[in-house]
Amino acid sequence: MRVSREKAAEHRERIIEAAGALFREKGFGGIGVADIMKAADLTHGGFYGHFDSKDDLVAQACRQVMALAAVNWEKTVADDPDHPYASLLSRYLSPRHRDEPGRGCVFAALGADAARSGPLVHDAFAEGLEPLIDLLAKSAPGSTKAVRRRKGVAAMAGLVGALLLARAIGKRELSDEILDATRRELLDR
Amino acid sequence: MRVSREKAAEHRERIIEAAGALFREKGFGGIGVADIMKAADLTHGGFYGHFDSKDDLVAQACRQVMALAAVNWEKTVADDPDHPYASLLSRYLSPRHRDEPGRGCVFAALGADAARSGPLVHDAFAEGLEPLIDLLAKSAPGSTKAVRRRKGVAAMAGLVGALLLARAIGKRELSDEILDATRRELLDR
DNA sequence: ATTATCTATAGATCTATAGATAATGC
DNA sequence: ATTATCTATAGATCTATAGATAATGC
Repeated sequence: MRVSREKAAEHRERIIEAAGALFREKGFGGIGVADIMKAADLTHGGFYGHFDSKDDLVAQACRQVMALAAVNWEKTVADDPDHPYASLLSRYLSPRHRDEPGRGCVFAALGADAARSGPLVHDAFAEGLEPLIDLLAKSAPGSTKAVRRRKGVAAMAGLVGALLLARAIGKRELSDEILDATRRELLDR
Repeated sequence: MRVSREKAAEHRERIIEAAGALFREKGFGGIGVADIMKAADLTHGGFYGHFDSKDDLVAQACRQVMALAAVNWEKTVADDPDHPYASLLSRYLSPRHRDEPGRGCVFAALGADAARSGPLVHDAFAEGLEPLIDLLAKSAPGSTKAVRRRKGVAAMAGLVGALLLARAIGKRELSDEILDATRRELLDR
């Protein structure tokens, strides 16, 4: 039953990967350790060889998802050097992003769960948020750095709020309107 | 042990009241029926005489909280007829609102939980969201109705996202900055 | 010999229900 | 007689651990 150290490390990654998606889909409390392990093709009991507790996994899975988000946002900026801000907004506020929470923004999916968590998760979210705001601020229009910073922070809030609301009300006309109106308002500034 | 019909109706209100606060503080799954009943000074078993299920209470408690929110927003507008938009933004984006989720906006506190719920909750959230957007749209600056509508929708997203992020990262400088930057950006448009 | 994983389970908690109790309201 | 509430509990689920198993790595 024992596997090599290399395989064990790979298993650990698989657990974090599965947790990253399942937490975003169902919330921290909406999915159990047993189901996460099943999604990673392992048995329940093996979990505690990899992590101290479920909370330990929560923090690590969130950190991993946020690090990947920063890389993807940077790619989006690099792929469209003439309109990086518009690209970031359009990508984030797409119906596809709304409809795939398990692969999407961790702040919209788990921000409220994080608010109810301890300082370990607060720290992870704060450290994961900064680079995204920085990228928005760098690509936002504005004459001074302070103005761009303010626009970047407010844009991040607008993005997360629009996605959250669009998801909370289910599939209906207003959901698309929220995405479109927010994108246009953030661009038109 | 039995009480009058009047008292029973009052008990029902007390349950909804307690649930409205506890759900916002701890999430739909973070608080149990027994604890809600204890907060309402009743015993666990009596719950199912008042509600079909926990989900039934979830939908009803959210509807009640949202109806009260619409009334409060209207009061805010009526209390400051010269700057209703600024008043709505300042009130929502205050540190006090951030620090009291159990008495605050249900969309920021439970939007993600709602997204993971069924159509009953989706409908409640959609119906509760419309009047708030309408109030923002009515008080937002803008030359045409369509522009004000767009501003109202985007402002709602900005408000909810800012509060969510400010809470998710815990007490730190960035939390206040998110509230301030979002307020200033929404006003300066 | 060490250790990654598995099986099995303890202990806590949660929703929902069954049956008893006692005050209301016809 | 009806019914709002209470006590008690069934049945499911969840986190975490104990002990067994078997392959790795010294």
